[in-house]
Amino acid sequence: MATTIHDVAREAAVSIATVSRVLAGNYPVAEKTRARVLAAVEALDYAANPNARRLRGADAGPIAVLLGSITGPSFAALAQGVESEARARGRVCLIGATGGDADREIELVELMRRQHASAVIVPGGFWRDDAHHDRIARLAKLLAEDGTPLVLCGNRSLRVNADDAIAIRYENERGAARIAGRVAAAGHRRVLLLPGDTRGSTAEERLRGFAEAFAGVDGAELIVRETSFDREPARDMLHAVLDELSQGGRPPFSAVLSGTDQMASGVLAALRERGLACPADVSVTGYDDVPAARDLNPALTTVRVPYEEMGALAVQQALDGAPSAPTVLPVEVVERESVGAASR
Amino acid sequence: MATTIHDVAREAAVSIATVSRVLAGNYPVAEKTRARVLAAVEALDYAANPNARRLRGADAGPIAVLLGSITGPSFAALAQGVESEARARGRVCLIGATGGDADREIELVELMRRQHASAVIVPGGFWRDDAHHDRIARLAKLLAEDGTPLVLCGNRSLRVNADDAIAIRYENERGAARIAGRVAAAGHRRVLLLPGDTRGSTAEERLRGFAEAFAGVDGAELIVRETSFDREPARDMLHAVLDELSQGGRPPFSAVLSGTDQMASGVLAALRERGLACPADVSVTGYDDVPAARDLNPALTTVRVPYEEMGALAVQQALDGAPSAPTVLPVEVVERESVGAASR
DNA sequence: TGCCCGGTAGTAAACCTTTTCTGCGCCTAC
DNA sequence: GTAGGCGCAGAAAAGGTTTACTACCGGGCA
Repeated sequence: MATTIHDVAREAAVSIATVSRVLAGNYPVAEKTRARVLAAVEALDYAANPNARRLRGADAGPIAVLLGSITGPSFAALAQGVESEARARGRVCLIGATGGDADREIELVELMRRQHASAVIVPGGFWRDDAHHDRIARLAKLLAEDGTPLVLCGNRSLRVNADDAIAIRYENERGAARIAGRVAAAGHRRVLLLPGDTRGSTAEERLRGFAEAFAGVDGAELIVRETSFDREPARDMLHAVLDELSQGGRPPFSAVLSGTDQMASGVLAALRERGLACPADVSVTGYDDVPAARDLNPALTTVRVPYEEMGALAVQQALDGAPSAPTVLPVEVVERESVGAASR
Repeated sequence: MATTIHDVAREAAVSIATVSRVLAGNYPVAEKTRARVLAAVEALDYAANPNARRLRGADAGPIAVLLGSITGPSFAALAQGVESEARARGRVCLIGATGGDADREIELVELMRRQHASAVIVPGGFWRDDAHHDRIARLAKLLAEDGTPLVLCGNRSLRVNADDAIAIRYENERGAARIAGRVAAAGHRRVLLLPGDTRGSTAEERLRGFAEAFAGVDGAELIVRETSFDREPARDMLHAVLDELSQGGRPPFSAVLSGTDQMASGVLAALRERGLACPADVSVTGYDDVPAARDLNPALTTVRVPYEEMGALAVQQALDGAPSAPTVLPVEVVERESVGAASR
């Protein structure tokens, strides 16, 4: 059904080699012949079969990004960065979604390997699960053997052999420490820490950063609760903590530090549902600085992670080579309106 | 470098045909041989080259989605639907981003054609630009000739031959009319319409719906301004209208109907910057019901478009066949807090 | 006049699979 | 004892491209 190079060759009354050469433009072809071939291509709407082309080893494989979820705003930003950088280089970008499932992630890496991707980019922290980690490390090795760069964005790289993968990180713990520092400086002592899912390194490090900032402060009382990274679980957890620990109707904390902007929006929602004002009654912070953070009520104080830059950098390093020391991107707290002074 | 089926065959001391058959499992192979082959595959980490496989016509091409922008929350939801449905069917899903550029969109459809995608899904309205439309129609025909289903989500299908593409729509105009109707019912007469970019059918239809709802109401004064679909342009436009048309410091409208939730958040921001309260001073509506709409300040009254369902449906119809009449999905207004009664 | 060379075009191999067809050995049934 | 059948494995073709090699043609030069 599909027209092949043979059809074009017949139409133009030349050999298939000539057609290929006209299209590639890397070999002298007489002007008259070239014109004839081009006309035939046009007439037949010929498009070269990329499978055959790649089989022959001619052109480059796609750049793959593996996302937990397409709708997750932070990783979407990263994918955006990958996409635009890939496009700038004339490469195709393949996006796959794992649905947050570790096994599915492995499966997709396998798939990309089979697709002969010219780079595989996977964002996110690593999971504490050893079995999972071993498989990732093994896949990293396989990819390395195929000569396919694997770039790990986030902080999972810590446990993969440096020769097998390119690491790009951001100052995850430091960002957490910085924003927690602001909250401490605002006078807050009783604070609820909602780092997210600490089975993963992302939340674990953020928690560490939070705790670290409060380590030196007198009278700090930290409550730590674990949830997933999503809005609803955070909202539910806030209600639960309020139910459980409130004394005389007063919340047991004056600030809540969330591991994610989405969690923060859940926290804000719960606060509203309880009639608690932010930041007057309780201050709230997020992490990531997704676009929606700015429009929250009140506008969210959070830490900006340069996801899009990270994505672009990932493809640059994958294609052009990476420095021997892992790159670590700076992080920045953006102050908006959700943090106020602790009431006495 | 990469291991081929020949390597496995050698390792297992069988022919390549046998290896292929063991892997495919569609032909009797002696248990002993099978075990030997499997061991060899394991030992060599063999993964079949998908190009060679597809060249032979063996397995199915990816399902492609073309997005304006990965970070656009509504289309991301659609992509999510496509992805999960594709996954449920064991298919790979390819996501490409056009960056909103019409030419780039054409280019990507071409690319997908070359990739022998087993379906191409493109969301969004059509553009008034005839040249662009002609090319889309032509590509639809090409894809149809290749036997690749093209599914158009949104309302662009209106101008493409029904045999060449599958159309999935939603009640775009009706949703706009419904939400505008609520605003009218709340007593608003002087309203600002910000439909988005009306060079495209999406905004055009929404505008029509808005206008229609006010067609019968006495004393309606509609101001229509055109912007892109993004937050900032909407915010800027609101400031501009306020600057231009305010009388005695009072805004020239008591409600603004936006073509998009993102635009609505820009509107809300501008209102805040002007010290105007929503909904007390001016009511605001959005369109799409993206996840962030709920967390806006105030929570946004908007119309829910079933994007995710639409994505899933798109792959179902592409793969299983579509009904002769285009499917049109229902739309629903979700009332939250951004619409109040008009002040007298 | 004969040779060589530059400019083009064609031939065929190679890329890696899947699958059809062929073939081999052995068992069964007559 | 032999023919036919069955269970399994191998040989080879096909699929569409790119490219190294070969070949042809005409002109310039010896």
